Amino acid sequence: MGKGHVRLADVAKAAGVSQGTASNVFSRPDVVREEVRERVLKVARELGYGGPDIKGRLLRAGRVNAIGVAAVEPLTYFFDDPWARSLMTAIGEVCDASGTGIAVVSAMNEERLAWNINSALVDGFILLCVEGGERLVELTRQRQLPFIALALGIEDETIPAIGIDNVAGGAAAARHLLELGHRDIAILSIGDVDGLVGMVAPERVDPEMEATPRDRMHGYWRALAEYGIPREAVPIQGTLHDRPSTLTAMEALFSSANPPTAILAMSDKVALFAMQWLAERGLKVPEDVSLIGFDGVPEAATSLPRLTTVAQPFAEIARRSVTAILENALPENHEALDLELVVRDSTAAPRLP
Amino acid sequence: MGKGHVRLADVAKAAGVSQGTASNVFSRPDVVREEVRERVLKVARELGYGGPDIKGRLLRAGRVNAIGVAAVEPLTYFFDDPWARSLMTAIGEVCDASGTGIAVVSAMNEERLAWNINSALVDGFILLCVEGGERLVELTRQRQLPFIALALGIEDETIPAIGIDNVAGGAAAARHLLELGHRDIAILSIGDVDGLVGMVAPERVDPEMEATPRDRMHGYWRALAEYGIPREAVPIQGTLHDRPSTLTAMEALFSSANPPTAILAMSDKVALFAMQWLAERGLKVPEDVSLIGFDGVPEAATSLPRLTTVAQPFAEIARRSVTAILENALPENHEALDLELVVRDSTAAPRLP
DNA sequence: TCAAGCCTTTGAATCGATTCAAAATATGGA
DNA sequence: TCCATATTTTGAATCGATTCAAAGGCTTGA
Repeated sequence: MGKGHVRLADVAKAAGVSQGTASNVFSRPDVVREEVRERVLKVARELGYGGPDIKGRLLRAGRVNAIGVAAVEPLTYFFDDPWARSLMTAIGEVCDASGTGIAVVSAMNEERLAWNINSALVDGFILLCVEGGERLVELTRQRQLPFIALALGIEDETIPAIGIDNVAGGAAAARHLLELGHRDIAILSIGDVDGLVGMVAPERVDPEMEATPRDRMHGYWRALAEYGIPREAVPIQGTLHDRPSTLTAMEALFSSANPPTAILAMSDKVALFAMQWLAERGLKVPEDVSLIGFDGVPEAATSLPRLTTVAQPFAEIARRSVTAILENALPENHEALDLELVVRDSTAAPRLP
Repeated sequence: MGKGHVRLADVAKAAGVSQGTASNVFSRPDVVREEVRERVLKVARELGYGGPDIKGRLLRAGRVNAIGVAAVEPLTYFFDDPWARSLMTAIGEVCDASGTGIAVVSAMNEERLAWNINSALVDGFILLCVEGGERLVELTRQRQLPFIALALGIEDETIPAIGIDNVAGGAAAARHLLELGHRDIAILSIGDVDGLVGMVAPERVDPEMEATPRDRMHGYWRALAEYGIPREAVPIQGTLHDRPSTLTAMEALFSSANPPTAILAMSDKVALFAMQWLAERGLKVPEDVSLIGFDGVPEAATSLPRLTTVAQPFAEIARRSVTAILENALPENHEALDLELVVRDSTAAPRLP
């Protein structure tokens, strides 16, 4: 920096070769005669040339070799939230294999959103948490780079998206508890909406809830119906997907006349908070209360007891989205992947009454 | 894509204005007469022009508005490892505030290392885990961008670095246990070296251990010496900073003739694995065994019991490194920040014999 | 009517590389 | 020695924008 930055042209001139040859020395060394190559490299070293500047190359090549992952969340979300992290880890694995870089992009504040999306140097975008992120999608589309949304329940069929079958997953979770013999089951829902904390009446689910929790709910209900349990008989406690609201919800659930013997949590995050609350209250999992999560984040495998959950195929999701972007082969229509029930130690038959 | 990509020049021609004016329409709209601006925008829309391409702008401006974080680890490390995540979260917070993007760079395989460092589109680098990453430092230096290493114990004083006072931190941890009355203390060390698993003799520490664990060890020893306990009296079990080796180490520690009443773990990660092992073995923390970690990762605050630890000033580290890079104001010499003892529920006085 | 001053627009240079057809040089065979 | 072929090197075009001195228009006041 500072004074005269050395560029390829300077090296070429100093070494007495054409710029084309100088370029080849760095990007296709095999094509240059050894003697010349050595000389150019020597001159480059003397001049303090640090190799071809990526910006120049980029302009020509057009390819960055990096993908952007954007979410309507602060940057910290990517390193904090268990679901995001599971996904990022999976994406990281795929990118590592292909030598692709990752740039994380926050689309948090409306004002800087456009700038952030437009100035990210990437070959394409993976969009997390698209519900409520219409503007994010719109901007990304404007940028005219390949992108793929990770979340179904987007109305617009023209948006390339990969999602999971939340209804089937919810049903699998509920069925598991029902097969174990539970009949007093409560639901811990998740969402962003302030109005949906505390007890939630079933008829508010469809109009007010976001797609993901709504679908999971319908999955739960479907399995419950198979066992003759009407949705009205199953209390729903809404949380904001964070610790305080989950603890409040648990408090409410267990201070009622007949507390549940099993809990359907809509995410592992919430389930693990619930597990902590139960432990602090001296209630044993799974002896006193069975608990099943959703997502299949790594923490669920190392909690004590280890959490039974419905796992997302993170690796598959990552593989598909990254290759879709890298090869610009976006799925024609929405794809929904299957979830897998992972039975661990947090669920068991209820105590005999 | 596909056919003819629309560029600014096309829009300019179609709208019948010069390229300079067209450029101004997008980057400095206020300087263009409204009538012309509207016309150009309309034409741009009709042609499907998606706004100025970042690559062209970049070449001219030279600034990317993003910083790279590199580690000699796979990409997954950034989203997986508690320490890395704590740091990334802190870095994310700072970057969010200034609208800076983050690109994560893996310097895992020697072969692709150079490429990854050279092709990352960033204004500077933060290097994690620099021990053993001399090559990473060398390459980054070659790239001639500002960079800062996060780890002390680098010999080369010309490398800008921010670190923490591991000796003082270790001493604080050990002193805490000693003040509670513990005298049978064991150490769980961390490292990459296969040779340092299982029981480690004190005289092997200096020649064989990396700087960070070595310094922490010396901190422990210093405090122990203050209480008249010679280093030979304190068993050291080496781990590879992962689950299996930690469990093996715990097994060894507690199958000995007189098991420790307290454990000094060199990281929270290892401490939490140890905590799980103790829980599975039915040993109560802190009643049967006291446990203190190192680092101050968020998980330490939510474990059951919550882990006493020596916390790194992640926010401060992040703030300093990001501003150093963004303002190209690198520290003249190595800085060492202080750690803070955070007493929580995993440490207590030993049972009376 | 003219000069001064302000606001817009132009056109060419620039950023730092890669690419490729064509030219120059080297190698080999007859 | 000469021609055909293979290997290197050259030089100019290109990628897609931004920048800025200079030119052009328009308004205003004398």
